[in-house]
Amino acid sequence: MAKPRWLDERDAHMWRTWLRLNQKLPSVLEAQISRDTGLSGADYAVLVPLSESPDGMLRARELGREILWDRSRLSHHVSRMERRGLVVRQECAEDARGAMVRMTEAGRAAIKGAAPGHVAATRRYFFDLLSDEEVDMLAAVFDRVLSNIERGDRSDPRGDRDGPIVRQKTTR
Amino acid sequence: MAKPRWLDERDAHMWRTWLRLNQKLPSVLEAQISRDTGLSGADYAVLVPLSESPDGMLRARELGREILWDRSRLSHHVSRMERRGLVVRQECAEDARGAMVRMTEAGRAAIKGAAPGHVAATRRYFFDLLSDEEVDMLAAVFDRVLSNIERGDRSDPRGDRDGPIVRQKTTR
DNA sequence: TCCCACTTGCTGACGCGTCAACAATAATTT
DNA sequence: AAATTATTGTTGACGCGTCAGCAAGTGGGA
Repeated sequence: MAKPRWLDERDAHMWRTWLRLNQKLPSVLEAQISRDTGLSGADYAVLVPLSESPDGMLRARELGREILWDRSRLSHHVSRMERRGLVVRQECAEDARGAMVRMTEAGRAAIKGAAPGHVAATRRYFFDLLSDEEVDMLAAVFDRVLSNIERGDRSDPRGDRDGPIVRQKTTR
Repeated sequence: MAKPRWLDERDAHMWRTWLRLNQKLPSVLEAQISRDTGLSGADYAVLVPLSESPDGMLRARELGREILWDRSRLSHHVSRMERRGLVVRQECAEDARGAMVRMTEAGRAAIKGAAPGHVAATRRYFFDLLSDEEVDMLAAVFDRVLSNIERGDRSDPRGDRDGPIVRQKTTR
């Protein structure tokens, strides 16, 4: 309330840099994956949790929670990936509503081929430029900011409930 | 080349947090703007540089460079905003190809109404959680990472040339 | 058992962002 | 000056993400 109306110069500069970085870094990394492997960033995001789980298989709900996608988005994207032979759907044993998403051999091969290059790019564009202390500090800061959002937050969580990014009804 | 194939646990944790944060923070902030003012994040992004420039007017090219949008996206979005009466197009004096984007009174009123709440949210979700030293350090790190991208980068710059995020030709 | 509320996943419609192609103009070369 | 090349902005098609609505299933309580 009593806070100054604007950010001071220092904060403002940092904020602008952060905004730019958040546009560019993901886009550079995604371009790299896509160029080298034909996977999109979204494909990659989906395949990672699958590749880390026992049978390359996860319940849709679980997978969605993992990558912070809502059910609808995941369903649409899985359909597309299914057409390309990267994953398959199969029914869930314990819960007849459920759907399991399983990665195919092709899917596993794709992520296996993509991961090393992606990790290397991550280093090249990020970790190689940071000292150990800086990494520690970023981790601390990000954890703090993120958990603050995830706690007090009744407004977008995306994780599970479909609580929804309000977007304007825009056009006439 | 000789680098380990994967990130160590510490780096990996930090990286995941960063990814989550980059999804959630923007979405929380955008939800706030939208809820309180009916502007989308994109609207806000467009209006900010306009509001900072002499006559609330900027050449399209300039504006696009500012917010890192390509010409097409900007053109489309300006059309939508024009329909809603937030901005108008007018022709450019010095360059007959050019188009000037000028914010209307309604546009100015909108951004004026939106800014304080947005700044407050920015504090609440970000700056209030950081010490001064942390802000300085983030600024240093982000500047370094960003300028590294913007230098060596012949792959997506987005800023001007339409060098483009390769995306997969996906479906069927 | 029968409700009733909740969860899970899918779908269609629609807005947004990207891409390729184009027209108009400007800048550069010859 | 004429020809060539580059830049600027717009457009239409199309893929992706969101939303609202639906069908099917689950679980708890009366």
